[in-house]
Amino acid sequence: MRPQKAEKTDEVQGLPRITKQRRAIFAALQGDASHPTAEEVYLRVKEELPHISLATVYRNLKLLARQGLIREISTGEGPNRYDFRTHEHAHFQCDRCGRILDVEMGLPRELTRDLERTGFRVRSHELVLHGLCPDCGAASSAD
Amino acid sequence: MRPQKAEKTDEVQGLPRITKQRRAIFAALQGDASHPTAEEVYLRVKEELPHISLATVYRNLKLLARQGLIREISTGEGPNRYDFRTHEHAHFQCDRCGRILDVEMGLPRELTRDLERTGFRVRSHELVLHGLCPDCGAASSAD
DNA sequence: ACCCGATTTGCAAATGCGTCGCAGGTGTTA
DNA sequence: TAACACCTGCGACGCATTTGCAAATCGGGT
Repeated sequence: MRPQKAEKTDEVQGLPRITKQRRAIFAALQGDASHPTAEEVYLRVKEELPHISLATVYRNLKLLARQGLIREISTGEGPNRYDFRTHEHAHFQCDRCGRILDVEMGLPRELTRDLERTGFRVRSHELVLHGLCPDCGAASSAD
Repeated sequence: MRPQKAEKTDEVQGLPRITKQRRAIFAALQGDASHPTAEEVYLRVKEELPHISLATVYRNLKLLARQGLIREISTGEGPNRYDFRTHEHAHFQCDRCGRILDVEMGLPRELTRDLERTGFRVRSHELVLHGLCPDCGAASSAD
């Protein structure tokens, strides 16, 4: 059986392969709650695969995100970040320390339902909150 | 009475002036619900001030946003966009036509209240929804 | 109206982040 | 193992935005 070919008129590329780079990048993300940037993932993976290219890291992070295996976060401030947790949740970026923290917060159904009633089709959403995280909020009070 | 000087240890710059460029940029945004990019604002303002620089447009859009006179939107896809409406509302970006539409949707109080109860201080949030807008949703059904 | 100093502008160069083209390497199926 | 599509590493490129700097401008005080 031949590998599945692109059949749609769309530019669908064939099935992704499991290369050692792709595996290493995915593995580097597992369990890492720090929401690393591509650059940070690159540095980490480099320890295992010293010859890996930054472009490869970018390509694979994008690909893994398209596959839904990881999540891509754009905060509108600095480079994109990546999250191994793919379930619905929001992100909180601290104004002071810049860290991004996961926030278990789903968008109320009724909000999107209202939208869909007016003809929209909601596929996904991205919610980023800004302010002070517990650590920095406390430090700031002390000032 | 002397003009107010920067007194804080922080790098606070003096009071913003009302230059014709700044006024024109702000004016260009008023009533424009299309969420233009800096480039688009630049082209529009250029008609009135042919010698204006793109850098000036960038600088002023950032400044106006810091002043809270306009809102900066980063969709994580392409350049930043600007919105003359500063009240709390979300944005919907259409997967097909790329347009950004305003969505009158506020984040439920209880969600942020829960967060603040765990030590966070929420200053603002940015909510971007993705999917198909009414126009494109209909077109897509026809395919 | 004129001064004066801080802010702003225009310009070009620089930066940051990410993508692309290509030649050679590698995973996967037959 | 052959074949071929997918992938990789590399450097060059692209877009969006920022920055350095000298000249222009704003706006309060005189």
